Amino acid sequence: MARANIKDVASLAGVSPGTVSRTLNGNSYVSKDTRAKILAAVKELNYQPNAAAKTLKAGRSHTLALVIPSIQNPIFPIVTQGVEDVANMQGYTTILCNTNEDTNREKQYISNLLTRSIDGFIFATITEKADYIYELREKGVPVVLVNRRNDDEIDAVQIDNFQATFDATNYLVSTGHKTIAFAMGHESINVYRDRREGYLTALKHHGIRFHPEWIMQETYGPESFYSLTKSLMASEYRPTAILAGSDIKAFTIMRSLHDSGYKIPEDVSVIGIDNIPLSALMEPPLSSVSQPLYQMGSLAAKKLISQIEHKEETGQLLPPVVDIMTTELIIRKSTL
Amino acid sequence: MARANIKDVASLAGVSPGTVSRTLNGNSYVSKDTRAKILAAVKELNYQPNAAAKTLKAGRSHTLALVIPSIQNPIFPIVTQGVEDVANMQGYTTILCNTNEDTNREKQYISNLLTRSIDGFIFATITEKADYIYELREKGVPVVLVNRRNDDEIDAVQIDNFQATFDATNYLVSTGHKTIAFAMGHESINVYRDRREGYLTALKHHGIRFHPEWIMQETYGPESFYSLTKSLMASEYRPTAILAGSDIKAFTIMRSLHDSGYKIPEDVSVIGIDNIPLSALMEPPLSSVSQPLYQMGSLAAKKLISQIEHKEETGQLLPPVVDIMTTELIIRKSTL
DNA sequence: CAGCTTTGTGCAACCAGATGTGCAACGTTT
DNA sequence: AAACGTTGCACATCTGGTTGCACAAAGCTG
Repeated sequence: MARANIKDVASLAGVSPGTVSRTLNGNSYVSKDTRAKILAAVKELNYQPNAAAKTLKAGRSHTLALVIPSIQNPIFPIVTQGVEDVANMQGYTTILCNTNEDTNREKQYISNLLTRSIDGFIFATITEKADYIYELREKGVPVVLVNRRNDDEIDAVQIDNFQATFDATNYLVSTGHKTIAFAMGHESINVYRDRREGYLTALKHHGIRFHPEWIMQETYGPESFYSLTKSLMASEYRPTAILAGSDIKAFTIMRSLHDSGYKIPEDVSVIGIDNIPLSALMEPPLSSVSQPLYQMGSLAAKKLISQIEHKEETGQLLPPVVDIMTTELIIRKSTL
Repeated sequence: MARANIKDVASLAGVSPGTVSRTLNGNSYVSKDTRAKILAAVKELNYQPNAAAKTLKAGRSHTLALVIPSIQNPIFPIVTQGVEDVANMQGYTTILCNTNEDTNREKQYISNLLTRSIDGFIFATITEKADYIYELREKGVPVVLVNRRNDDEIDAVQIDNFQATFDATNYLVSTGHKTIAFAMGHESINVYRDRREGYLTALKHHGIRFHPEWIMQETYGPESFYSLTKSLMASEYRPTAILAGSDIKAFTIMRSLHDSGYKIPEDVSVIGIDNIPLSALMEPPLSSVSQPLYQMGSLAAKKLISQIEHKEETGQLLPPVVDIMTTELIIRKSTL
């Protein structure tokens, strides 16, 4: 049995399709009797309006796109959950787009999704300089960024990455460390540049002379820190503490330290950023700067939906607002 | 500027909309000249056909649904990646649905997605007894299951869960263990029942007398193994090895053992199932039975798409096939 | 009770494509 | 040159729902 359509409902209720539509969407006068007949017919036929037809007519799909670099990086499932929970509650469906940090793939997704009358985008990707995202916003498409610099021209939710590493470095210095290394992600990603800046500024603030060798620069992926850590520890710049640009980097660094026979935290303290759930399960449990990932996702979704609905009513976007969430230093057992 | 539609292209090229459609879909005669003019107009207007209109007319959306219990369980992002990669390559978009193991939410998703003319479903969820999934298949909707028992009535991709724990238990016995505990997930999930069966059968096979106390039964979530492990280790049934029903459970168990002062593997060996990437980073690196999660996702997507396209051509589904993938015992340092 | 507003419903146009039908122009055969 | 088949395109219809307009019936006011 094929799905019932609005005409089936109309003829069963003995009215016209237009009246059925008005009844279900409730924006016009319908008598109590007719309404009851129609609702009965809807129930009997288990009628549910065809989304494609609605989308075609309305030019919007009640669908959001969440664009992330990789679902396999454990921070994104948490953000995703935050987005989805809010979206579902408000009657929106979320399409998840994995770009694998590939700009072309990101562009393809955008173009494909526009084709689907998508209502708005959340970009949690991190590549720099994306003119096409600004163009989207300028074309009037609702857009929210997560953890991505944007010069206040686009709605965004982010943490103060500078403050996060500034705090972590301060903590390490306050517990007596004077040689502190930093595990840096790709230079092209502003999140990591800000985090490096916080680290450098905190060192300077304490009058600690910085050695460029203290910065371990990721090359082909988080695994690159395995050998970077080995070399650094074997060099004359061997630090007593390592600040990792993310928890995942910290995990690899810890693995490397264990394999080289160093004790954490006795020989080296390690601290991460993100505070993903697994960090508490590591041996030793990882100290970390917590990011409210779920809240960032849910706030991003709320902001996006309010843009969408404001645009629906007025045809205009609201002026962009950047929200900065606070981080918190969580001290476990990987730091001394 | 609003998006160009087929009429804009047609009038720019000086032909009718029908001819534009035929040119782009290529199933009828179009002269070389007209074709060239149309393609030029398409390019100039950056025309891309409206997906909603296509879906409405065709009754299908080139969209797949991937239904999973939780995106925060690290095995699912890997499966998801496998599904997405194949889907994208074949021109399909994937909608990810998180049920949080809630049957009602699963039903809601299904009903909502049918409304969107979804082409097919992949269920990687684990709840037992879902009549509505069988009904879907019977209604002619393409469905593929991942890791879910189904009596061969529906296409499926799974591993031999019995064999996985049978092998792991055998390995533990072969290295001298005689008291082996098992960390069991929810009784309602057939995956875990099969895993328990493999464990029990291997014990029997080696003539080891089983004590029911050896089974740690998850209550409110993976964290429940923290105290379960503590109690078990303090009891008279203290095992020399623990087989965890999943890597995540193993992580919590290791955390608990460390906190109680036990050495892994000297005091207790621990082995997991799944072999997620993080297992290699644990201290000690976790031995585990590997599941080809990415391949399971990609195979599921391939199977689903071939069902979809076969149905498109013939109006019928192909008879269901259940594929069993092989597991592999990966020995690292958490076992002695 | 005439004239007005309020309420209630149907009709038809519209969203953006896909596709069957029909007709015209052309080339080929007899 | 008439008869015929092929090619190329326009027109109209269809997908399923929304919505402006017309119109009618009812309720209200003067």
